[in-house]
Amino acid sequence: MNAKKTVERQTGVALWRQIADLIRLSISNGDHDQTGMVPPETVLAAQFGVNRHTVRSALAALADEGLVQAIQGRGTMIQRQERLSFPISRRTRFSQGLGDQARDIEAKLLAHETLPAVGEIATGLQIAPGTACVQLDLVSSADGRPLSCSTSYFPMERFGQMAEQFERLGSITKAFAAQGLADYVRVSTELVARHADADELALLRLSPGAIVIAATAINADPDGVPVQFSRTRFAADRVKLKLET
Amino acid sequence: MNAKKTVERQTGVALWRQIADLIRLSISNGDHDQTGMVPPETVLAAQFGVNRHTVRSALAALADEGLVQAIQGRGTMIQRQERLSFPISRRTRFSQGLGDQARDIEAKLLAHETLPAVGEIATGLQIAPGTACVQLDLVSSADGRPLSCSTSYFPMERFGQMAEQFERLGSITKAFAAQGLADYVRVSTELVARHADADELALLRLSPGAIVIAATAINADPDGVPVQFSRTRFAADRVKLKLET
DNA sequence: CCGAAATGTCTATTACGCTAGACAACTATA
DNA sequence: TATAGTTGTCTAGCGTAATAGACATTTCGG
Repeated sequence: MNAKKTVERQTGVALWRQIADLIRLSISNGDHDQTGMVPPETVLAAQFGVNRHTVRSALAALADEGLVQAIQGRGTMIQRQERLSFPISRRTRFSQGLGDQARDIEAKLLAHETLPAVGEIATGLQIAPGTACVQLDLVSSADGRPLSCSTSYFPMERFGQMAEQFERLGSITKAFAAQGLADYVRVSTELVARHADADELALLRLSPGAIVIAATAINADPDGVPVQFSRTRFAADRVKLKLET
Repeated sequence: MNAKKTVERQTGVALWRQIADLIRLSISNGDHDQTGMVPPETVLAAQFGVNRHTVRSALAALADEGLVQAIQGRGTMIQRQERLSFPISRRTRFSQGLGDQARDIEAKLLAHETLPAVGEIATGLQIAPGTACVQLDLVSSADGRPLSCSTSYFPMERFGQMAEQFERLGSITKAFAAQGLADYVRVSTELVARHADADELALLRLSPGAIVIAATAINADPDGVPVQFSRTRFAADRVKLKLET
């Protein structure tokens, strides 16, 4: 928890953005929970060794995100502080895991399509390249804030109604059940962290330069036959992944 | 694999850095494996919708990292492409998991200290706050490239010789064994992705703006008694975490 | 009610990021 | 050997980031 507060110049990342990222981090670390306020601009400027105007740019960006609110004469108050804990285990299910951490959790279907499986997707689903599969693009939100976006592939033959059932039931688990699959397990998950691309910035409503955790996962039925290949991108500053063993 | 190649302006992140990040990503995705070369500067400039000079800045940064090398008249060659797969499971061990992915894997002891456990550390190790514990700071490298840095805490009473044994044996697992603990398991892991701080930039030899995956983990003996609380920060562009269930 | 402390706003200056265009130097191929 | 394709280098100009300083405005405590 002793993240050193230093910024570096001439790195292609503007000082105000580095500072905004550090302040966002310290807020989510709970460093200012006692006061509920960010330190004064002059103090921050001294801490980071920059001009007060530069700190103001950083705070303006955070205010733009709705994370803080400045009040003249008083200071800069913290508006919101959250990082949902998202469990990943052999029995990972999206909505269930988040449980009571948020009041309103929803998954929205953005698009769906039928297409031939190629490359990694065919390999992951253990089907011949060219076999038809259904692609679903989803965005998941908690209390109105986007948490993750995902692209999933299902074998067409078994789960041709995936899009329709999801639209009707609002959950992958339920859509599987409606098509005769009562249970499934996570067999593989790979995680990579990187900067969000333009698509993800828009879908997850992130500020540019933000980080996503990309999870490539395979789910299989109880017999071990793959039923779903998915790539999920989490907004890194909104989630904490909890691995269960 | 269809990461859209678009960059955004006025975000506090210079275009050349955004482009460098995207090119680094496409290299690690294996997009240029056929040719072993990055597309020509003029092509990249057109793709990203920027001036050729801006692309040159991005390539210069990647050349600085040793990732690519430009040769006048020929093009820009890819020098190195790696993202080690690091398995995380109930039986996670550092050196073992990486196996034959790299020739030379080493963990170096930076510092050690005895101090009273507080807060999260005491909770994680299930010991009374104030109880003495040993802190070890390590950096792990594969083939000379830093992969991760970590800070671990061990209960002083059982593992007072941790630093000495690690120094002698070069491995946590062996140091445990030397102190009478033949086996241990991972009981909890939490992952968070964020920008690297100044310390991490230096230790992992990252370029500013780089991403780290921070893993907070607890290992326990076969009876379930916690033996190690650790925070490991991985250089995000050098590893892929593979969760085993 | 005054003054300290905090944010808000303005001007001016310097450094860097980005664009634009032109041409040199080098490599590979026909 | 000529030529197309690629990287290397230079100049010029413009907009933004960052610095510096001054002062206005608001809040809160003594």
